[in-house]
Amino acid sequence: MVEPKSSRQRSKTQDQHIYEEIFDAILEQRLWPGTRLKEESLGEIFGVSRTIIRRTLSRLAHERVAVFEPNRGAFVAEPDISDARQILDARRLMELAIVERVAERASSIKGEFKKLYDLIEQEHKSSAAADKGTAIRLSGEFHLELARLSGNKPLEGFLHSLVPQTSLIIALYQAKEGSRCAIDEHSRLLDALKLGDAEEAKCLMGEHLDHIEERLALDESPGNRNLAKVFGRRAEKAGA
Amino acid sequence: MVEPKSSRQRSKTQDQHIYEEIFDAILEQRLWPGTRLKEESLGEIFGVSRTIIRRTLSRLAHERVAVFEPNRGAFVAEPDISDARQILDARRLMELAIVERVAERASSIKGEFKKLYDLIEQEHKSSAAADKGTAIRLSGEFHLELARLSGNKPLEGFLHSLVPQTSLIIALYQAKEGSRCAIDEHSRLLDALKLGDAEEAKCLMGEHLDHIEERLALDESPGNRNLAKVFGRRAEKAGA
DNA sequence: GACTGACAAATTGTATACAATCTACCTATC
DNA sequence: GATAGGTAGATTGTATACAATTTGTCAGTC
Repeated sequence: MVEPKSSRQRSKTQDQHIYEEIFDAILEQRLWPGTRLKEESLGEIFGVSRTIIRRTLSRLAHERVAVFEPNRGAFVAEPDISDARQILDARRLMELAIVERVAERASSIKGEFKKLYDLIEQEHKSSAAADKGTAIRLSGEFHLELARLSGNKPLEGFLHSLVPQTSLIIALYQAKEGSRCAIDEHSRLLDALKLGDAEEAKCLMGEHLDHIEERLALDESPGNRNLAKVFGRRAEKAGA
Repeated sequence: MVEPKSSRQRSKTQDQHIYEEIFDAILEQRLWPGTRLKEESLGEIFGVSRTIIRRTLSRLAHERVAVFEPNRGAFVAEPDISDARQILDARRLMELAIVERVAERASSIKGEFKKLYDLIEQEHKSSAAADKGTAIRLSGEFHLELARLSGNKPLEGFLHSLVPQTSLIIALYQAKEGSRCAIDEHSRLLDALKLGDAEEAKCLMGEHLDHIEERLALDESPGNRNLAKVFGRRAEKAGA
Protein backbone atom coordinates (compact mmCIF):
# COMPACT_ATOMS: atom_id res chain seq x y z
CA MET A 1 0.00 0.00 0.00
CA VAL A 2 1.28 3.43 -0.89
CA GLU A 3 1.49 6.05 1.82
CA PRO A 4 -0.78 8.96 1.05
CA LYS A 5 1.79 11.69 0.73
CA SER A 6 0.90 15.19 1.85
CA SER A 7 0.98 17.90 -0.75
CA ARG A 8 4.24 19.24 0.65
CA GLN A 9 6.00 15.89 0.69
CA ARG A 10 4.89 15.45 -2.90
CA SER A 11 6.28 18.86 -3.74
CA LYS A 12 9.68 17.85 -2.44
CA THR A 13 9.90 14.95 -4.86
CA GLN A 14 8.50 17.21 -7.57
CA ASP A 15 11.38 19.58 -6.94
CA GLN A 16 13.77 16.70 -7.49
CA HIS A 17 11.86 15.71 -10.60
CA ILE A 18 12.19 19.13 -12.23
CA TYR A 19 15.87 19.21 -11.36
CA GLU A 20 16.44 15.79 -12.89
CA GLU A 21 14.55 16.66 -16.05
CA ILE A 22 16.86 19.59 -16.69
CA PHE A 23 19.90 17.63 -15.54
CA ASP A 24 19.08 14.78 -17.93
CA ALA A 25 18.37 17.17 -20.77
CA ILE A 26 21.87 18.55 -20.34
CA LEU A 27 23.44 15.09 -20.11
CA GLU A 28 21.62 14.06 -23.27
CA GLN A 29 22.69 17.31 -24.93
CA ARG A 30 19.12 18.29 -25.68
CA LEU A 31 19.83 21.53 -23.80
CA TRP A 32 22.68 23.34 -25.47
CA PRO A 33 25.22 25.52 -23.64
CA GLY A 34 24.02 29.11 -23.60
CA THR A 35 20.34 28.24 -23.80
CA ARG A 36 18.21 30.67 -21.90
CA LEU A 37 16.26 29.17 -19.03
CA LYS A 38 13.23 31.42 -18.76
CA GLU A 39 11.56 31.10 -15.42
CA GLU A 40 7.95 31.52 -16.48
CA SER A 41 8.28 29.11 -19.42
CA LEU A 42 9.76 26.43 -17.21
CA GLY A 43 7.06 27.12 -14.64
CA GLU A 44 4.35 26.53 -17.24
CA ILE A 45 6.04 23.38 -18.52
CA PHE A 46 6.23 21.82 -15.08
CA GLY A 47 3.05 23.39 -13.70
CA VAL A 48 4.62 25.25 -10.79
CA SER A 49 5.27 28.84 -9.89
CA ARG A 50 8.49 30.72 -10.50
CA THR A 51 9.41 30.19 -6.86
CA ILE A 52 10.03 26.50 -7.43
CA ILE A 53 11.78 27.01 -10.76
CA ARG A 54 13.99 29.64 -9.22
CA ARG A 55 15.06 27.19 -6.52
CA THR A 56 15.90 24.58 -9.13
CA LEU A 57 17.88 27.08 -11.18
CA SER A 58 19.73 28.19 -8.11
CA ARG A 59 20.74 24.59 -7.47
CA LEU A 60 21.95 24.23 -11.04
CA ALA A 61 23.83 27.51 -10.73
CA HIS A 62 25.49 26.31 -7.57
CA GLU A 63 26.65 23.22 -9.45
CA ARG A 64 27.94 25.50 -12.23
CA VAL A 65 25.67 23.87 -14.75
CA ALA A 66 23.71 27.09 -15.12
CA VAL A 67 24.74 30.69 -14.60
CA PHE A 68 22.68 33.67 -13.51
CA GLU A 69 23.26 36.92 -15.35
CA PRO A 70 21.99 39.76 -13.17
CA ASN A 71 18.58 40.97 -14.26
CA ARG A 72 18.78 38.77 -17.34
CA GLY A 73 18.06 35.39 -15.88
CA ALA A 74 19.61 31.95 -16.00
CA PHE A 75 21.40 30.31 -18.91
CA VAL A 76 22.92 26.89 -19.44
CA ALA A 77 26.61 27.36 -18.66
CA GLU A 78 29.17 27.80 -21.43
CA PRO A 79 32.52 26.83 -19.91
CA ASP A 80 35.37 28.48 -21.77
CA ILE A 81 38.57 26.61 -22.58
CA SER A 82 40.20 27.56 -19.31
CA ASP A 83 37.14 26.41 -17.37
CA ALA A 84 37.13 23.20 -19.39
CA ARG A 85 40.72 22.38 -18.47
CA GLN A 86 40.03 22.99 -14.80
CA ILE A 87 36.88 20.91 -14.85
CA LEU A 88 38.57 17.99 -16.57
CA ASP A 89 41.53 18.23 -14.19
CA ALA A 90 39.19 18.16 -11.20
CA ARG A 91 37.19 15.34 -12.70
CA ARG A 92 40.26 13.18 -13.21
CA LEU A 93 41.27 13.73 -9.62
CA MET A 94 37.79 12.74 -8.41
CA GLU A 95 37.33 9.75 -10.66
CA LEU A 96 40.68 8.23 -9.71
CA ALA A 97 39.93 8.76 -6.04
CA ILE A 98 36.52 7.20 -6.53
CA VAL A 99 37.67 4.02 -8.27
CA GLU A 100 40.36 3.67 -5.60
CA ARG A 101 37.68 3.74 -2.91
CA VAL A 102 35.31 1.46 -4.78
CA ALA A 103 38.08 -1.09 -5.30
CA GLU A 104 38.91 -0.98 -1.59
CA ARG A 105 35.30 -1.65 -0.66
CA ALA A 106 34.72 -4.18 -3.44
CA SER A 107 34.34 -7.20 -1.19
CA SER A 108 31.85 -5.53 1.15
CA ILE A 109 29.57 -4.11 -1.55
CA LYS A 110 29.44 -7.06 -3.94
CA GLY A 111 25.65 -6.97 -4.21
CA GLU A 112 25.73 -3.36 -5.33
CA PHE A 113 27.51 -3.94 -8.61
CA LYS A 114 24.34 -5.10 -10.30
CA LYS A 115 23.17 -1.61 -11.19
CA LEU A 116 26.47 -0.92 -12.93
CA TYR A 117 26.04 -4.01 -15.11
CA ASP A 118 22.48 -2.98 -15.87
CA LEU A 119 23.66 0.46 -16.92
CA ILE A 120 26.26 -1.02 -19.25
CA GLU A 121 23.65 -3.27 -20.79
CA GLN A 122 21.27 -0.35 -21.34
CA GLU A 123 24.14 1.59 -22.83
CA HIS A 124 24.72 -1.20 -25.32
CA LYS A 125 21.06 -1.21 -26.28
CA SER A 126 20.85 2.56 -26.76
CA SER A 127 24.03 2.50 -28.73
CA ALA A 128 22.69 -0.27 -30.97
CA ALA A 129 19.49 1.69 -31.47
CA ALA A 130 21.60 4.72 -32.44
CA ASP A 131 19.97 6.62 -29.57
CA LYS A 132 23.00 8.76 -28.96
CA GLY A 133 21.43 11.05 -26.35
CA THR A 134 20.37 8.20 -24.10
CA ALA A 135 23.72 6.48 -24.54
CA ILE A 136 25.59 9.60 -23.40
CA ARG A 137 23.30 10.02 -20.43
CA LEU A 138 23.72 6.40 -19.37
CA SER A 139 27.47 6.76 -19.60
CA GLY A 140 27.23 9.70 -17.20
CA GLU A 141 24.99 7.72 -14.89
CA PHE A 142 27.56 4.92 -14.82
CA HIS A 143 30.11 7.35 -13.42
CA LEU A 144 27.61 8.75 -10.93
CA GLU A 145 26.70 5.27 -9.69
CA LEU A 146 30.39 4.52 -9.27
CA ALA A 147 30.69 7.68 -7.19
CA ARG A 148 27.81 6.50 -5.03
CA LEU A 149 29.59 3.20 -4.42
CA SER A 150 32.70 5.03 -3.26
CA GLY A 151 30.88 5.46 0.03
CA ASN A 152 32.01 9.09 0.22
CA LYS A 153 29.12 11.54 -0.03
CA PRO A 154 31.17 14.69 -0.56
CA LEU A 155 33.05 13.07 -3.44
CA GLU A 156 29.76 11.84 -4.86
CA GLY A 157 28.36 15.36 -4.64
CA PHE A 158 31.35 16.88 -6.40
CA LEU A 159 31.23 14.41 -9.23
CA HIS A 160 27.51 15.09 -9.56
CA SER A 161 28.46 18.63 -10.48
CA LEU A 162 31.38 17.68 -12.73
CA VAL A 163 29.56 15.13 -14.89
CA PRO A 164 27.04 17.53 -16.46
CA GLN A 165 29.77 20.14 -16.80
CA THR A 166 31.79 17.60 -18.79
CA SER A 167 28.73 17.10 -20.94
CA LEU A 168 28.69 20.83 -21.72
CA ILE A 169 32.38 20.75 -22.56
CA ILE A 170 31.88 17.88 -24.98
CA ALA A 171 28.99 19.74 -26.57
CA LEU A 172 31.15 22.81 -27.06
CA TYR A 173 34.52 21.38 -27.93
CA GLN A 174 34.20 17.86 -29.28
CA ALA A 175 36.02 17.69 -32.60
CA LYS A 176 35.94 13.96 -33.45
CA GLU A 177 32.96 11.72 -32.96
CA GLY A 178 33.25 9.28 -30.09
CA SER A 179 34.11 5.75 -31.01
CA ARG A 180 32.09 2.92 -29.57
CA CYS A 181 34.93 1.88 -27.29
CA ALA A 182 33.65 3.79 -24.29
CA ILE A 183 31.22 1.06 -23.32
CA ASP A 184 33.88 -1.62 -23.43
CA GLU A 185 36.03 0.62 -21.27
CA HIS A 186 33.26 0.72 -18.70
CA SER A 187 33.05 -3.08 -18.83
CA ARG A 188 36.73 -3.65 -18.29
CA LEU A 189 36.82 -1.07 -15.51
CA LEU A 190 34.01 -2.82 -13.73
CA ASP A 191 35.77 -6.18 -14.00
CA ALA A 192 38.90 -4.76 -12.39
CA LEU A 193 36.83 -3.14 -9.65
CA LYS A 194 35.05 -6.38 -8.81
CA LEU A 195 38.41 -8.02 -8.26
CA GLY A 196 39.40 -5.15 -6.00
CA ASP A 197 42.34 -4.35 -8.27
CA ALA A 198 42.70 -0.65 -7.49
CA GLU A 199 45.83 -0.08 -9.57
CA GLU A 200 44.36 -1.65 -12.69
CA ALA A 201 41.07 0.17 -12.19
CA LYS A 202 42.80 3.54 -11.81
CA CYS A 203 44.83 2.86 -14.90
CA LEU A 204 41.73 2.01 -16.92
CA MET A 205 39.86 5.05 -15.61
CA GLY A 206 42.81 7.24 -16.52
CA GLU A 207 42.81 5.89 -20.05
CA HIS A 208 39.04 6.27 -20.28
CA LEU A 209 39.34 9.95 -19.39
CA ASP A 210 42.27 10.33 -21.80
CA HIS A 211 40.06 9.07 -24.61
CA ILE A 212 37.37 11.60 -23.77
CA GLU A 213 39.88 14.44 -23.71
CA GLU A 214 41.60 13.31 -26.90
CA ARG A 215 38.43 13.96 -28.83
CA LEU A 216 38.28 17.58 -27.67
CA ALA A 217 39.80 20.60 -29.38
CA LEU A 218 40.96 22.58 -26.37
CA ASP A 219 43.83 24.62 -27.71
CA GLU A 220 43.73 28.34 -27.17
CA SER A 221 44.35 29.31 -30.80
CA PRO A 222 40.98 30.15 -32.33
CA GLY A 223 42.19 28.99 -35.72
CA ASN A 224 42.11 25.41 -34.59
CA ARG A 225 38.52 25.64 -33.40
CA ASN A 226 35.71 23.91 -35.16
CA LEU A 227 34.02 26.70 -37.09
CA ALA A 228 31.03 24.59 -37.97
CA LYS A 229 30.35 24.21 -34.26
CA VAL A 230 30.71 27.93 -33.63
CA PHE A 231 28.19 28.94 -36.27
CA GLY A 232 26.13 25.81 -35.85
CA ARG A 233 25.39 26.89 -32.34
CA ARG A 234 24.23 30.31 -33.48
CA ALA A 235 21.91 28.69 -35.99
CA GLU A 236 20.53 26.37 -33.33
CA LYS A 237 19.80 29.33 -31.05
CA ALA A 238 18.07 31.30 -33.76
CA GLY A 239 15.95 28.35 -34.78
CA ALA A 240 14.77 27.48 -31.28
CA MET B 1 34.90 58.03 -7.48
CA VAL B 2 32.57 55.25 -6.52
CA GLU B 3 30.00 54.06 -9.02
CA PRO B 4 26.49 54.67 -7.72
CA LYS B 5 25.28 51.12 -7.46
CA SER B 6 21.68 50.39 -8.29
CA SER B 7 19.56 48.90 -5.58
CA ARG B 8 19.76 45.49 -7.21
CA GLN B 9 23.50 45.50 -7.62
CA ARG B 10 23.77 46.46 -3.98
CA SER B 11 21.46 43.60 -3.09
CA LYS B 12 23.76 41.15 -4.78
CA THR B 13 26.65 42.12 -2.57
CA GLN B 14 24.28 42.15 0.39
CA ASP B 15 23.42 38.55 -0.41
CA GLN B 16 27.10 37.70 -0.28
CA HIS B 17 27.44 39.66 2.94
CA ILE B 18 24.72 37.69 4.73
CA TYR B 19 26.21 34.44 3.49
CA GLU B 20 29.67 35.39 4.74
CA GLU B 21 28.36 36.50 8.12
CA ILE B 22 26.86 33.06 8.70
CA PHE B 23 29.85 31.32 7.13
CA ASP B 24 32.26 33.19 9.40
CA ALA B 25 30.11 32.56 12.45
CA ILE B 26 30.42 28.85 11.74
CA LEU B 27 34.17 29.04 11.14
CA GLU B 28 34.60 30.93 14.40
CA GLN B 29 32.36 28.39 16.15
CA ARG B 30 29.97 31.06 17.31
CA LEU B 31 27.22 29.08 15.56
CA TRP B 32 27.08 25.62 17.02
CA PRO B 33 26.10 22.47 15.10
CA GLY B 34 22.37 21.91 15.43
CA THR B 35 21.51 25.57 15.93
CA ARG B 36 18.20 26.46 14.41
CA LEU B 37 18.35 29.07 11.67
CA LYS B 38 14.95 30.73 11.87
CA GLU B 39 14.13 32.59 8.68
CA GLU B 40 12.25 35.51 10.15
CA SER B 41 14.83 36.14 12.88
CA LEU B 42 17.66 36.22 10.36
CA GLY B 43 15.56 38.46 8.13
CA GLU B 44 15.13 40.96 10.94
CA ILE B 45 18.82 40.83 11.85
CA PHE B 46 19.92 41.59 8.31
CA GLY B 47 16.96 43.78 7.36
CA VAL B 48 15.71 41.70 4.44
CA SER B 49 12.71 39.55 3.70
CA ARG B 50 12.58 35.79 4.11
CA THR B 51 13.10 35.43 0.36
CA ILE B 52 16.71 36.55 0.64
CA ILE B 53 17.39 34.56 3.80
CA ARG B 54 15.91 31.49 2.19
CA ARG B 55 18.28 31.83 -0.75
CA THR B 56 21.23 32.11 1.60
CA LEU B 57 20.11 29.08 3.60
CA SER B 58 19.65 27.12 0.42
CA ARG B 59 23.23 27.91 -0.56
CA LEU B 60 24.46 26.78 2.84
CA ALA B 61 22.39 23.62 2.48
CA HIS B 62 23.98 22.88 -0.90
CA GLU B 63 27.35 23.14 0.75
CA ARG B 64 26.15 20.78 3.50
CA VAL B 65 26.86 23.39 6.14
CA ALA B 66 23.16 23.64 6.90
CA VAL B 67 20.37 21.11 6.52
CA PHE B 68 16.68 21.63 5.83
CA GLU B 69 14.26 19.53 7.82
CA PRO B 70 10.96 19.48 5.95
CA ASN B 71 8.45 21.89 7.46
CA ARG B 72 10.79 22.53 10.36
CA GLY B 73 13.32 24.80 8.75
CA ALA B 74 17.09 25.00 8.51
CA PHE B 75 19.66 23.98 11.09
CA VAL B 76 23.42 24.15 11.26
CA ALA B 77 24.56 20.71 10.13
CA GLU B 78 25.62 18.06 12.64
CA PRO B 79 27.82 15.63 10.74
CA ASP B 80 27.85 12.23 12.39
CA ILE B 81 31.02 10.19 12.76
CA SER B 82 30.59 8.50 9.41
CA ASP B 83 30.04 11.87 7.71
CA ALA B 84 33.08 13.23 9.52
CA ARG B 85 35.33 10.48 8.20
CA GLN B 86 34.11 11.02 4.65
CA ILE B 87 34.53 14.78 4.90
CA LEU B 88 38.07 14.50 6.25
CA ASP B 89 38.93 11.92 3.61
CA ALA B 90 37.63 14.21 0.86
CA ARG B 91 39.37 17.19 2.40
CA ARG B 92 42.74 15.43 2.45
CA LEU B 93 42.34 14.50 -1.19
CA MET B 94 41.52 18.11 -2.10
CA GLU B 95 44.20 19.75 0.01
CA LEU B 96 46.95 17.54 -1.37
CA ALA B 97 45.78 18.19 -4.91
CA ILE B 98 45.66 21.90 -4.17
CA VAL B 99 49.18 22.22 -2.76
CA GLU B 100 50.43 20.19 -5.70
CA ARG B 101 48.87 22.69 -8.10
CA VAL B 102 50.01 25.73 -6.13
CA ALA B 103 53.57 24.40 -6.06
CA GLU B 104 53.47 23.84 -9.82
CA ARG B 105 52.34 27.42 -10.41
CA ALA B 106 54.62 28.91 -7.75
CA SER B 107 56.88 30.78 -10.13
CA SER B 108 54.04 32.36 -12.10
CA ILE B 109 52.03 33.57 -9.09
CA LYS B 110 54.82 34.88 -6.89
CA GLY B 111 53.07 38.18 -6.23
CA GLU B 112 50.02 36.38 -4.90
CA PHE B 113 51.66 34.85 -1.86
CA LYS B 114 51.43 38.11 0.07
CA LYS B 115 47.89 37.49 1.29
CA LEU B 116 48.97 34.14 2.72
CA TYR B 117 51.74 35.79 4.73
CA ASP B 118 49.28 38.43 5.92
CA LEU B 119 46.88 35.74 7.05
CA ILE B 120 49.61 33.96 9.00
CA GLU B 121 50.59 37.24 10.66
CA GLN B 122 47.00 37.96 11.63
CA GLU B 123 46.73 34.42 12.93
CA HIS B 124 49.73 35.05 15.17
CA LYS B 125 48.16 38.22 16.50
CA SER B 126 44.78 36.65 17.23
CA SER B 127 46.50 33.74 18.85
CA ALA B 128 48.57 36.05 21.03
CA ALA B 129 45.43 37.96 21.98
CA ALA B 130 43.80 34.65 22.93
CA ASP B 131 41.09 35.40 20.36
CA LYS B 132 40.48 31.77 19.57
CA GLY B 133 37.47 32.27 17.31
CA THR B 134 39.28 34.65 14.97
CA ALA B 135 42.37 32.45 14.97
CA ILE B 136 40.33 29.43 13.85
CA ARG B 137 38.62 31.44 11.15
CA LEU B 138 41.91 32.81 9.84
CA SER B 139 43.29 29.30 9.71
CA GLY B 140 40.35 28.31 7.53
CA GLU B 141 40.85 31.35 5.34
CA PHE B 142 44.46 30.37 4.85
CA HIS B 143 43.34 27.07 3.34
CA LEU B 144 40.72 28.82 1.21
CA GLU B 145 43.26 31.30 -0.13
CA LEU B 146 45.53 28.39 -0.98
CA ALA B 147 42.67 26.82 -2.88
CA ARG B 148 42.17 30.05 -4.81
CA LEU B 149 45.84 30.02 -5.80
CA SER B 150 45.51 26.49 -7.15
CA GLY B 151 43.96 28.11 -10.21
CA ASN B 152 41.25 25.46 -10.29
CA LYS B 153 37.81 26.90 -9.59
CA PRO B 154 36.00 23.59 -9.08
CA LEU B 155 38.57 22.48 -6.52
CA GLU B 156 38.32 25.87 -4.84
CA GLY B 157 34.56 25.51 -4.69
CA PHE B 158 34.73 22.05 -3.18
CA LEU B 159 37.15 23.12 -0.50
CA HIS B 160 34.91 26.07 0.25
CA SER B 161 32.30 23.56 1.29
CA LEU B 162 34.70 21.27 3.17
CA VAL B 163 36.36 23.92 5.34
CA PRO B 164 33.26 24.95 7.31
CA GLN B 165 32.21 21.30 7.53
CA THR B 166 35.56 20.55 9.12
CA SER B 167 34.86 23.36 11.55
CA LEU B 168 31.61 21.66 12.55
CA ILE B 169 33.43 18.36 13.00
CA ILE B 170 35.99 19.96 15.27
CA ALA B 171 33.21 21.58 17.28
CA LEU B 172 31.51 18.23 17.73
CA TYR B 173 34.39 15.83 18.16
CA GLN B 174 37.51 17.63 19.31
CA ALA B 175 38.81 15.87 22.42
CA LYS B 176 42.16 17.59 23.04
CA GLU B 177 42.75 21.31 22.71
CA GLY B 178 44.79 22.31 19.69
CA SER B 179 48.39 23.19 20.32
CA ARG B 180 49.76 26.37 18.86
CA CYS B 181 51.80 24.47 16.28
CA ALA B 182 49.23 24.90 13.53
CA ILE B 183 50.43 28.38 12.65
CA ASP B 184 54.02 27.23 12.31
CA GLU B 185 52.78 24.44 10.09
CA HIS B 186 51.18 27.01 7.83
CA SER B 187 54.45 28.93 7.75
CA ARG B 188 56.55 25.95 6.82
CA LEU B 189 54.04 24.85 4.20
CA LEU B 190 54.13 28.27 2.62
CA ASP B 191 57.93 28.24 2.50
CA ALA B 192 57.92 24.93 0.67
CA LEU B 193 55.28 26.18 -1.74
CA LYS B 194 57.24 29.31 -2.59
CA LEU B 195 60.17 27.11 -3.57
CA GLY B 196 57.86 25.06 -5.74
CA ASP B 197 58.70 21.93 -3.75
CA ALA B 198 55.51 19.96 -4.33
CA GLU B 199 56.62 16.80 -2.55
CA GLU B 200 57.68 18.61 0.60
CA ALA B 201 54.51 20.73 0.56
CA LYS B 202 52.28 17.69 0.20
CA CYS B 203 54.12 15.99 3.02
CA LEU B 204 53.67 19.01 5.28
CA MET B 205 50.01 19.36 4.39
CA GLY B 206 49.49 15.67 5.09
CA GLU B 207 51.03 16.06 8.53
CA HIS B 208 49.03 19.22 9.17
CA LEU B 209 45.82 17.32 8.48
CA ASP B 210 47.05 14.41 10.59
CA HIS B 211 47.44 16.76 13.53
CA ILE B 212 43.92 18.04 13.13
CA GLU B 213 42.53 14.51 12.99
CA GLU B 214 44.63 13.30 15.90
CA ARG B 215 42.82 15.70 18.18
CA LEU B 216 39.42 14.26 17.27
CA ALA B 217 37.60 11.42 18.99
CA LEU B 218 36.06 9.68 16.02
CA ASP B 219 35.66 6.09 17.18
CA GLU B 220 32.29 4.50 16.83
CA SER B 221 31.99 3.27 20.41
CA PRO B 222 29.78 5.72 22.25
CA GLY B 223 31.62 5.02 25.50
CA ASN B 224 34.67 6.81 24.21
CA ARG B 225 32.76 9.93 23.35
CA ASN B 226 33.14 13.12 25.24
CA LEU B 227 30.08 13.18 27.46
CA ALA B 228 30.65 16.77 28.55
CA LYS B 229 30.30 17.74 24.91
CA VAL B 230 27.13 15.73 24.48
CA PHE B 231 25.36 17.31 27.45
CA GLY B 232 27.15 20.61 27.10
CA ARG B 233 25.55 21.02 23.75
CA ARG B 234 22.10 20.39 25.17
CA ALA B 235 22.72 22.99 27.85
CA GLU B 236 23.91 25.45 25.21
CA LYS B 237 20.76 24.88 23.19
CA ALA B 238 18.45 25.33 26.17
CA GLY B 239 20.23 28.47 27.27
CA ALA B 240 20.19 30.14 23.87
C1' DG C 1 20.84 55.30 -44.17
C1' DA C 2 22.96 55.38 -39.38
C1' DC C 3 22.42 56.95 -34.90
C1' DT C 4 20.02 58.62 -30.62
C1' DG C 5 16.33 58.81 -27.32
C1' DA C 6 12.05 57.49 -25.58
C1' DC C 7 8.45 54.55 -24.89
C1' DA C 8 6.28 49.75 -24.41
C1' DA C 9 6.71 45.00 -23.52
C1' DA C 10 8.92 41.39 -21.34
C1' DT C 11 11.51 39.55 -17.62
C1' DT C 12 13.77 39.27 -13.41
C1' DG C 13 14.21 40.47 -8.25
C1' DT C 14 11.95 41.14 -3.86
C1' DA C 15 8.37 41.41 -0.54
C1' DT C 16 4.27 39.82 1.08
C1' DA C 17 -0.10 37.18 1.59
C1' DC C 18 -1.94 32.93 2.35
C1' DA C 19 -1.98 27.85 3.04
C1' DA C 20 0.02 23.79 5.13
C1' DT C 21 2.34 22.00 8.86
C1' DC C 22 4.43 21.58 13.19
C1' DT C 23 4.85 22.65 18.27
C1' DA C 24 3.35 23.63 22.73
C1' DC C 25 0.07 23.88 25.93
C1' DC C 26 -4.15 22.89 27.96
C1' DT C 27 -7.99 19.91 29.13
C1' DA C 28 -10.45 15.67 29.70
C1' DT C 29 -10.16 11.01 30.73
C1' DC C 30 -8.49 6.95 32.82
C1' DG D 1 -0.19 11.37 37.87
C1' DA D 2 0.14 9.79 33.12
C1' DT D 3 -1.81 9.86 28.65
C1' DA D 4 -4.58 11.08 24.64
C1' DG D 5 -6.84 14.61 22.10
C1' DG D 6 -7.55 19.11 20.57
C1' DT D 7 -6.99 23.90 19.97
C1' DA D 8 -3.96 28.25 19.32
C1' DG D 9 0.24 30.09 18.01
C1' DA D 10 4.37 29.97 15.50
C1' DT D 11 6.88 28.68 11.42
C1' DT D 12 7.72 27.00 7.03
C1' DG D 13 6.30 26.36 1.92
C1' DT D 14 4.27 28.32 -2.20
C1' DA D 15 2.05 31.54 -5.12
C1' DT D 16 1.43 35.99 -6.42
C1' DA D 17 1.73 41.09 -6.65
C1' DC D 18 4.59 44.73 -7.44
C1' DA D 19 9.04 47.15 -8.33
C1' DA D 20 13.35 47.42 -10.91
C1' DT D 21 15.68 46.44 -14.95
C1' DT D 22 16.52 45.07 -19.49
C1' DT D 23 15.26 44.55 -24.37
C1' DG D 24 13.12 45.67 -28.59
C1' DT D 25 10.82 49.03 -31.44
C1' DC D 26 9.95 53.17 -33.56
C1' DA D 27 10.16 58.10 -34.25
C1' DG D 28 13.02 61.84 -34.94
C1' DT D 29 17.38 63.90 -36.22
C1' DC D 30 21.60 64.43 -38.60
